[in-house]
Amino acid sequence: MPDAADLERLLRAAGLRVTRPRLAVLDAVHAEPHLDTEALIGASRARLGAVSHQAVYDVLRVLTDSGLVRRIQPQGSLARYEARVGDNHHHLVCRDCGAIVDVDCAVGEAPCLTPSDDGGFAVDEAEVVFWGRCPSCTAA
Amino acid sequence: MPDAADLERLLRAAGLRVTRPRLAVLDAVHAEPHLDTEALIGASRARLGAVSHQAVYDVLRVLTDSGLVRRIQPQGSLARYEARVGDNHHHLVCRDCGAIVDVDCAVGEAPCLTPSDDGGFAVDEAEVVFWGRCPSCTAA
DNA sequence: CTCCGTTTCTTGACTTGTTCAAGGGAAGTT
DNA sequence: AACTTCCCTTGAACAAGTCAAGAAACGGAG
Repeated sequence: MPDAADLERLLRAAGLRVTRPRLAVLDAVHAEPHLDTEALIGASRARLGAVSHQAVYDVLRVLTDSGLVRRIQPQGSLARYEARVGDNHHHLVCRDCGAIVDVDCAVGEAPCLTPSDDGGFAVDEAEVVFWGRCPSCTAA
Repeated sequence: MPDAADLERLLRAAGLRVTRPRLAVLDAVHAEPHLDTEALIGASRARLGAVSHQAVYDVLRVLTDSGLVRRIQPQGSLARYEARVGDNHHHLVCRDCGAIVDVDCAVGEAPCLTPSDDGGFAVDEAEVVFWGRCPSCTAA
């Protein structure tokens, strides 16, 4: 769990200005992965007192573009964000409750998998989503 | 390429009523894979003369639920539909132009891949999206 | 073949997540 | 400390998809 100084360093290293909304959003994404935008707006407000939703949207875009956070969006789910970035891990998604859990990639580096026939594409990433039912939904 | 009678058979086999909108949408999905909803509305109207967008949305939901078509939705793309179903193939997606191409699954049956640690999930499918650049975007 | 009940389609309004735009305010540079 | 640039606020707009009520069509029964 990085502290405020770490987060500030991350932003500067990415060539971004350090602002309170950016620190708050980045902190929230580190604190709890796989939150959707609305939850992140809430989490940012808990940290700052007030932020516009537009600011959070802007910050998330900037952070995503500069590679500080990763956006994921399984089918049927809203956009979600996580701070684990650059390790090409994958996700388990529950068909019932939508819960998302990280899975380490067996290989580690992207693309961890190569298509049987790449159709001439220059492939740089293999995104894998494992669909199933989480333990508590299986029980119910 | 199935003809009208084949499509009708598919619908009946799935326990669905045979209606003109359903035949038109199903035909369009077979004719050209990976179309989005708006394109399918257009393709259906080309076949029927007139259909409401709502009817197409309803038909797509019913066809998807009954397994006659598969819905895919890579990040940054609208919902798209394809008739290749039940063979657990995967997709190549171009980061620039959004082109989608099928890739056969090396294994064939779902889930073709199993997570390193399933976290207690009952996994039934591994969805794989290969991201990269298509030949013409690579050239440009 | 016709009638009837149920499903499906039409019409039109609405929701939701996200984006656009204009102006005031803060970050960081000199 | 002043200035320039970028960021945040406010409020409106947008687009894909959904909801709801009534009309039409499917297909089973007589």
